[in-house]
Amino acid sequence: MQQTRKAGLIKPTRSMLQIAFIRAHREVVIKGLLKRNIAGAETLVSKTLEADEIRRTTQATLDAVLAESNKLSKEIGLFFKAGEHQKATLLKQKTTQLKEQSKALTAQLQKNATALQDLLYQLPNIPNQLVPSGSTEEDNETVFEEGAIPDLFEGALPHWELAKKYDIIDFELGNKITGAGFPVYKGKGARLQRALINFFLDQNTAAGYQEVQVPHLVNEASGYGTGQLPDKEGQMYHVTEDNLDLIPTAEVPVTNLYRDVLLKENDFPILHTGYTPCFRREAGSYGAHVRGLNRLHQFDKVEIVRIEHPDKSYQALDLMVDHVKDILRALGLPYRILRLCGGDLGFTAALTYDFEVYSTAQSRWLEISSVSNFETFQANRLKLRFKNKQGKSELAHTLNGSSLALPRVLAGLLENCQTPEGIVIPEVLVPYCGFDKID
RNA sequence: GGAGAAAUGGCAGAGUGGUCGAAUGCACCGGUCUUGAAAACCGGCGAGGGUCACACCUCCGGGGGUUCGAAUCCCUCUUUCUCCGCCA
Repeated sequence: MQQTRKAGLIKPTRSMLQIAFIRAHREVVIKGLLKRNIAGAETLVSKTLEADEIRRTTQATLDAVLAESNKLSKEIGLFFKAGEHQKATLLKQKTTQLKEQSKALTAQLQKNATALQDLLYQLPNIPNQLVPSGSTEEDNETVFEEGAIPDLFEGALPHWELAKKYDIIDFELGNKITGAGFPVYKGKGARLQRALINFFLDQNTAAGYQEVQVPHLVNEASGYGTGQLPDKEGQMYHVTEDNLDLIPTAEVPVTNLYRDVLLKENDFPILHTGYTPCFRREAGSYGAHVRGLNRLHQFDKVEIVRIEHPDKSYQALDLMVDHVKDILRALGLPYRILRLCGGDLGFTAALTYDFEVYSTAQSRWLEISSVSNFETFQANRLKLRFKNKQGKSELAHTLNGSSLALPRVLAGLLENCQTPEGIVIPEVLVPYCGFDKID
């Protein structure tokens, strides 16, 4: 079995998916898109480069007109000062013409630039070389596995049955007040939920992540900054009255803290953790696998976010993976780590490790964390840069990971820790819960 | 929600129609001095596009307008502050 360590040795690609990068590395981009099984990758890149060419040509033409116009304006000023009004008036007529030209060109440039931007927004991140090729989750690579899968007693139940049996989660009540996918946690269920949030936050803080509390609604600029827009348009709950979206993950508000920011090199690394509820419409995903806590419209998650120097981002990714491992170890849950293949990799990520906990009663793996390096993909949209040693501004790297997503951890806990006498709370959580058993 | 004020480089803060992409201070980078550091002094230092490199173009909260010419005048939007109202 391969170790996840390997990522730290990878050389990151700089300036990913800025137009200049595509111009200089056309083939790399096409190859990357193909790894994601994107149909018509070559055409898409060609079209983008074409749009770029057109934009630059228009820009150059406009610049020349403006330069001429600026020159004349200066001369007019001088003539006026010298009292030579006739000469000035003569030149004025000339500038009128130029003005019309520049107006038309500006409009054209605007169109060209928008066309280019629309194309650029369609391009996902280029996968890191470690990303295995493949199209479905079957092709994900298992890189690590740890923890014994417990032998459950005869009559062990899936978590939704346990939730009912001990009256700790009420799905019907949630249906009544909101709808499917909005459970109500009760009694020890609510307390356990709160205990987990605090435990995760404490673990993250101890590892150096500064805690932040952020808004749960974000504006459009933030959605574009981290790449949820336009890619995940229909997946977020949209508040039309104020043109805001409910966050699908804390990644959005926390990373956007650094939108339009110019850092200094010694500001790195920046580490944040935050707890938020997450809202996802999950349009189109129904069926047997969404039962109970497996897939919800609202769920709680504690997130970790890092802003890193490009040279350090893959070491940072390793650190995040190790950190999540530690937490799962402390909880005593059996888990495995997958390296996502090209087809399963998110739009914005260059490399992603998914953590899955084994749900014994359901006999299946549940995704509970996703840790990714976005390299410069988000930074490019966020305009998150730093001044490098040469005094030039350069895009930073952003990373994030769940540490951890609550519902499936809870599902795993309930199922794996059940005994005929009740659910035994992992030792590390007892101080947070104030009880050691749910019965 | 009503009234008023404001928005300028990493930060602070000048600048009210032409030589302003923008004084000054701080921060930052380089140098002199010093055993080293601090202080002092000298020099450099906004961002983006474009170019082999220059040239050149754009940007003073966003958008639009007036003008030959706008950081500066007008309209509009957003945000912030102060006062009033409402309120967890």
